[in-house]
Amino acid sequence: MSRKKVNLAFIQNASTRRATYKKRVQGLIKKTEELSVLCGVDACTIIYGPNEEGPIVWPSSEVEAKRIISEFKRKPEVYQSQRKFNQETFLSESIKKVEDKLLKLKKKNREIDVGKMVSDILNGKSTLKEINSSDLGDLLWVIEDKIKSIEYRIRVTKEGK
Amino acid sequence: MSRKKVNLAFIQNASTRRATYKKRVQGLIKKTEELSVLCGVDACTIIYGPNEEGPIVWPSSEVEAKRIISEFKRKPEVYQSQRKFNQETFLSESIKKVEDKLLKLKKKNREIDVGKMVSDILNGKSTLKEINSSDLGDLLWVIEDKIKSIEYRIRVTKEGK
DNA sequence: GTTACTATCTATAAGAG
DNA sequence: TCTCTTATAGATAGTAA
Repeated sequence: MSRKKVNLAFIQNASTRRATYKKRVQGLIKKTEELSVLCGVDACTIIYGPNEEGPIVWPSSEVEAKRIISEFKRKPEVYQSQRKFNQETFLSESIKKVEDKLLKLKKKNREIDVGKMVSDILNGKSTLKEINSSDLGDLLWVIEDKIKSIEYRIRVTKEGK
Repeated sequence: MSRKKVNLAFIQNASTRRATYKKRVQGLIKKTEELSVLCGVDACTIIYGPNEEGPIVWPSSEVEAKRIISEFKRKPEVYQSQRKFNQETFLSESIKKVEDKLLKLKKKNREIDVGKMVSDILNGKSTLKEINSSDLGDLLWVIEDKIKSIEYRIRVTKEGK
């Protein structure tokens, strides 16, 4: 026969569970994409499979990361105002001294200004909640971009000049 | 009549689009929860609505954040091995020097070892891909945890000692 | 385990109040 | 605009090869 009403509980049988998992992941990703396209909103779903390496993510990072990062670069004033606001923040003397030094070095690299925002957050100079044009998902992509920027900078610095 | 086949494209009519949005958000969240429960996997969907303050997120952060962070604290050895692996990485001389100093200061604060991992990532000593027990979603919570840790540390440092 | 099938359940587009 | 209804498109549980 075909289809019982689903009982919303963990599926005990392992192979049944795996089969259901595969089908539903497909469905969920499709639904996510549809909502995004039909309604013109950003949507993201992340699934941490039982024995897979990394999570399944929609949208796939490549294209979407570029879109969001370019958006950030288009409105630097949001970041600027955050920065100003956070100059009130204080750090312990010794840590502050070293971080200021690091800051100066980083300022030389104008091309990584987007990554700077993330750095501020992690140095406690800003918080997620204060960055209103950002959000959890955006932050994610920016982090990846920053990593690429830093890796690039390391490579360039090492190769000469 | 009822239901046409959906044309997968941005819905031009604003009110139709809104109606569809509301229905589909509900459906998508439900599907996410079902996948999670039925198959015992972690899943997350984030929707950035057209004119809403923050994104709609499943699962709601509070409980889930705590669960994941405590999980990280239960297995510090994963982070340790990552750290060892990444000692091969090099930075430009001037940046490295300053960062080493910063690192020493930070080592004093044993209680923020989880946040340290995130810091390493942003300093280019590690990448998202190398942290296999972590993943995009986990990283998110860790970042928030780190921010709290730093804020706490700043407060404590300032109050005395 | 992986298709492929299909009966049935579920989501939801459209219409009505 | 929201809510309710209903017909139908779409998702998928169970089964078979």
